Amino acid sequence: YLGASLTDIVNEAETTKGALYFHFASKDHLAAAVVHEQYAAWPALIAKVSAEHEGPLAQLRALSYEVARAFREDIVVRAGIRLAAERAVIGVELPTPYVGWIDQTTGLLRHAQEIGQMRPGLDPPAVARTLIAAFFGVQSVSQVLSERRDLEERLDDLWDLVLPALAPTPDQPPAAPAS
Amino acid sequence: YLGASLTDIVNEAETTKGALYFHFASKDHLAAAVVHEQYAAWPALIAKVSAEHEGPLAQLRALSYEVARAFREDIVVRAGIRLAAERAVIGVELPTPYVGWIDQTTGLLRHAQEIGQMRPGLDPPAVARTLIAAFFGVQSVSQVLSERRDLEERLDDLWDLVLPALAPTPDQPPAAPAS
Amino acid sequence: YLGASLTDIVNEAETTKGALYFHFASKDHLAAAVVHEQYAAWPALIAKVSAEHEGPLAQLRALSYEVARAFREDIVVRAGIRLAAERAVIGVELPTPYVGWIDQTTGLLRHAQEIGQMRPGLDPPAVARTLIAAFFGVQSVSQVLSERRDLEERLDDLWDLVLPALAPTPDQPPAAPAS
Amino acid sequence: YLGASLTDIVNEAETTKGALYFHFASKDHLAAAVVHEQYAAWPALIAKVSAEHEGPLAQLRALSYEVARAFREDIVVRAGIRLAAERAVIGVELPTPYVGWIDQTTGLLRHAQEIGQMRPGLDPPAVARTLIAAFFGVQSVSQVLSERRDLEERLDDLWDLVLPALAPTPDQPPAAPAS
DNA sequence: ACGTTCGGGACCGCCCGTTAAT
DNA sequence: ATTAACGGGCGGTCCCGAACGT
Repeated sequence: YLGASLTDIVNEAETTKGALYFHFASKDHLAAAVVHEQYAAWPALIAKVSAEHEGPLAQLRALSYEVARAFREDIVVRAGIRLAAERAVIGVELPTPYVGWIDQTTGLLRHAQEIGQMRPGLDPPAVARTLIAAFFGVQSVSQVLSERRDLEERLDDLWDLVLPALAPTPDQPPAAPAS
Repeated sequence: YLGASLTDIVNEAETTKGALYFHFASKDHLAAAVVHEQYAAWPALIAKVSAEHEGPLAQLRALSYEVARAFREDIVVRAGIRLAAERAVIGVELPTPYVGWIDQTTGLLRHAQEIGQMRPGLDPPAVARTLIAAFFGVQSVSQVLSERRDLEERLDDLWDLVLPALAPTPDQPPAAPAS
Repeated sequence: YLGASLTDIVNEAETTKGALYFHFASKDHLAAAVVHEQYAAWPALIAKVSAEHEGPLAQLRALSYEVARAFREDIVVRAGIRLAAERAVIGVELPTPYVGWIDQTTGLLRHAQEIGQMRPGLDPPAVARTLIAAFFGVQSVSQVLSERRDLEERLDDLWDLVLPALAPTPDQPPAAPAS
Repeated sequence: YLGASLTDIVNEAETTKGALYFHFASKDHLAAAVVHEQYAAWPALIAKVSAEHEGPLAQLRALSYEVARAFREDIVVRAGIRLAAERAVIGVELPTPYVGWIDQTTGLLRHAQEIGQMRPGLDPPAVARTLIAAFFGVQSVSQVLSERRDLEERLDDLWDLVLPALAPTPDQPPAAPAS
């Protein structure tokens, strides 16, 4: 946000400040519009993944790869991420990051627990927060170290580590307390 | 970096731009000095944790809480993180983030594997990358949602989820407590 | 003129720039239209005062109060005054201020002299110029110090000072020194 | 103020915006500095006139010509007048115009009344306000109609009209009412 | 005929990171 | 280490048309 001047933007977009000023009241509002457009794309992607995959954990996993692809390839999403990182200096209200994904994940985890795909001792909201945080961390590290080229492989690593921790062990009675 | 003008900085520091330019060649170099000062603090902290805790996994875990505290309370560290996030616009070489921590963690995990504290099937570098990514993700989410006030609790959640996944317990009751 | 942007104007007038530009060729022409509308109102006011008051000096005095009221209350007149003050930056011909009033006043003073209401030794054009200047000065000072609230009282002061100086005092030695 | 851009100003002054910004915090403050410099010049001029002329009325008259000369020739004074006219759009406190001159004139008129140079029936503050208003009106009209070239002659006209109105008539008892 | 939407650049006041002189 | 100055470029907004309905 701070690094991109309006002059840069209008040159890149091959338009003029007058035109931009007609559509957006300020640089802040332009940024907000980008962020909101990014958010608007997620429901469709979630629906698509729900339709194509069976079971909450499989959906969650598939969703992570879809989102990762968007992070790497969708220019609006990439812009939205960078703008969200500068929320503090953007003078308009922006949706709080993470919370939507945490809620979505919590729902899927609850469902998984109900149908016995997840250990009963785990707390869905806590696990959801951790998973979302881990996902964004993986994404961020991959971005810095390889411009997200290895993002899918790093997601493989993440799920390899985490999925066993979620699974109910067969020899364990499902009602066993967690701690 | 971009959001803090030199005028702001010298006002806050109660100096003058002339004085600042006497000590630092440019704004870039000032930023680099801050980042390097941050990095210089880690070896001492690592040594302290190594002395106080037995076993690689316990050290790793303790280290995460120490670093978390520094992230929240040490003003130089906090500045360093924010500056590192703007590496791209800072015109001097800055150390690559994450890799030092990944290497450090890889070493500890290898040691853990050697002494039988970690499942042999796991790949230490891959797990290290994932753990570091997860740690930074947790830190980042906590920063946005609670200004890092709940960082320790979120680390608890992380370790609760991950430690069982590392443990080598063929004969192990999965209900074993994480801490 | 310079302080009022077209955006302000069309917002206040609840119209659009396009509509404004349909009726006026430019901002200059809009300003000129306002100024001319102001000027158009004076003849009717002069006629009214002439009909209601007997004698040139009484008419002059009455006229000053009528004009003062318009200066304070008539929004077109107020706009016209302010625009006239920015004549230099308005790119179209605007009528020269003051001269109409000076001519009008000169005529009344000549009449007053003819019928013996004004001292023969006074020069009507010179007195007219001075009176008009004094009137505008009083108006201007009143505007700054009280937003024209005390304009009538300041006009009282003006006429109290000036009327005796115009009157032909038979019992007063004409040799009274001017300087 | 509004008509003169900072770019114009620095070009005319053959300096740069950086230099200007170093000395003045904003365009407002630059304008304020000009106005204050103008005000600072008056005491010396008043002292000079007081020294060179005997009697309050003579001093007042002489002062008017000195000020008139400054209005026409002193570039700081001319700028100050124009800036004072745009006080409303200048975002810093500016001294209220006129009041200093009204006070100064009131003092001189009181003195004149005490030594019998002015009719006792006149109210010094009221006359002072009227005189100052008339002076500024004369100045303003002269500015518009002749760029102040005829200002001295118009002041002659003003004093010719007004001085007789101030003078005590010899055949009139000093205690006679004013009207 | 009348009005709107959309766009065009120039340029505004401000302030940036930086250098020269002392 | 300070004061003074530099000049370019920032986000924003200006006045103004052209294209496009009603």
